[in-house]
Amino acid sequence: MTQYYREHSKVWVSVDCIVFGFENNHLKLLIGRRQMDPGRGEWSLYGGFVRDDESLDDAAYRVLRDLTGLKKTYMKQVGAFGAIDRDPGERVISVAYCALINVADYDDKLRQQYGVEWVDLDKLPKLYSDHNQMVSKAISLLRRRIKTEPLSFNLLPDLFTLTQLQHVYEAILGDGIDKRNFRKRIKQIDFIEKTELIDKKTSKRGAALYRFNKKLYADDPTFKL
Amino acid sequence: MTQYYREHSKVWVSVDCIVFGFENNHLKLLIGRRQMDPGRGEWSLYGGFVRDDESLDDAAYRVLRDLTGLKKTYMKQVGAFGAIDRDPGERVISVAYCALINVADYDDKLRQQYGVEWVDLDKLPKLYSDHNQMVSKAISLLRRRIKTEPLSFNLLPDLFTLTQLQHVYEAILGDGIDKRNFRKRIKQIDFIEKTELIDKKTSKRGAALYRFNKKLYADDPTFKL
DNA sequence: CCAAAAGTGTTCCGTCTACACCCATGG
DNA sequence: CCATGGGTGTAGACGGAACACTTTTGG
Repeated sequence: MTQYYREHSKVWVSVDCIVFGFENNHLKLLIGRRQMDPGRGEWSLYGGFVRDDESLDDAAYRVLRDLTGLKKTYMKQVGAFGAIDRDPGERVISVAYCALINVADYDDKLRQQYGVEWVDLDKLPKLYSDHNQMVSKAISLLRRRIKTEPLSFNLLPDLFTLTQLQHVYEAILGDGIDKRNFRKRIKQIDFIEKTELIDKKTSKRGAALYRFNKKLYADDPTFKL
Repeated sequence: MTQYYREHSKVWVSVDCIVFGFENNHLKLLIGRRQMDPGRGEWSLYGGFVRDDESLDDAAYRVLRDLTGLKKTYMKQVGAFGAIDRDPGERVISVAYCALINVADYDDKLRQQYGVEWVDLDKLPKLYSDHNQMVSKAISLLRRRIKTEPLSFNLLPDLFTLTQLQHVYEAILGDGIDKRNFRKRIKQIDFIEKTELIDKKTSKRGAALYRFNKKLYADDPTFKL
C-alpha cells in the first residue's frame, strides 16, 4: 500500500504568519530580519516548518505562540504558496496564515528578544521570497472579510472607543468614513455594547468605552458594516 | 546550509480538483470511485501528487488536463488541508483547487475511461477523507466570488442565452432570481454582448444568444451582479 | 390555436450618503 | 477661555425588490 505513496517525492512544508496589529491609527505588520540562510538578513515574515505530529492549523498556532506568547488569537489560512523556486534553498511549500492581535497584548521584551518589529503596512519593505505576495493576499482577504465578520475587535483591547473602532476600519479599508454614519450603524449592532466606563486618555471630555459581546454575536452571527 | 532544512521532515503534498459543471439547470461535480488503497471504492475527488518540477498551480492544471484534456480552464486555489490523519494511509497535505468547466467541452468517452461521473451537487455522497469539506469551502468561495467576478461564463458554451445564464446564477446562489431584474442588470454590462444569432433548441420562439467579451472585460474589470 | 419560453417597465421602499454644529473638559 | 476630541439628526439620492402581461412560433 505505501508503495503507492513511495512513487512520489515528499517536500518540506512550512507555515508563515502574517501578523497584523493596530497602533497610532495605522495597520502594522510584524516582520523581522531572517537569521538563517538562505536569505539571511532580509526582511521576512515569521514562520516555521510543519511537524509530523501537528496539523497545518496547529503549526500556525504554535509558530505564533512561540513568537508572541499569545494563545487565543484570530487566525485564518490565507493560502498555499508553491512556486518551484520560491525558496532559494530547497523546494519548500508554504502555507500562509493571517493573524490579528492586539499590540498591547504582545510583551515588548519578547518582541525584542525575537528581533521582530511592527512595521507600518504602507511602509512595508521588500520581503524575503514571496512573502510580499502573501501579505497582499492577506490584505485583500481582510478587506473583504471585515465587511461581514467582526474582525476589528481582535486588533483592539477588550474595551475600546468608537473613534478607535472607526480608525481600525479606516486603516483596513484604506479611506475615511463619515463619523455620524459610522456611529449610526454601530448603534444598530446589539453585540457592540456600550459600557459605563469612560476613557480619558485620548480626550479631555472622555469617550464611552464599548465592548464586543462574543456570546451575543454567537447567538446571532450576522454582521454587516 | 541544507542542514537547516534537514532538521525537519518532509511530507507528501497532493492537489485535489473540485470540478464544477452545469447541466440541466443544476450544478454538478466530477467525482469517481477511488481505484487505489487506501479508500479503494469510495467516492472521491480527482487528485494527484505534486512533483518536484512543478508548482502547486501547475500540478493542479496537469491533474485536470490529464483527466479532461482541457487546457484553458478557470482554476482557483481553495486552500490547503492538513489535518494529521486526513489521509488514512500516510501523512499527506492536500491543496484543493476549484475548476469551472463547460460540460459539453469534456469528451464523454474520456470521462468514462477515467471512471468519473457528473453528480448533482445536492445529491453529493460522502466522499473520501476530507473531500466533502473541500467541496463545502469551494462552494462558499464560489458563492462569494460569483457576485464580483464573471465566473458563470466558464460553465457555459461561448454562446448562451440569458435564461441559461440566469439558471447558472440560480444554481450557484441556491435560489430564484426575478427574470426582469436579472435582464435589466445584464443589459448594463458592456462585456456581455448580444449576438445576431438565435438559439432555437430551447424554445419555439427562439432566444438571442449572448457572448462574454473577454477583451472588453479586461479593459474594465468591474463586475457586479 | 395553444402551449411554452422569450422578452419587456414601473413603482415602492429601504439603505447609503452627504453634511455642520454643540458639548464637556483639562490645561 | 480655548483647543481638542466626543457626540448627535435629517434630507435627498440611489439601488434593489416586487410585480404581469405581450410576443413568437412549432406542432
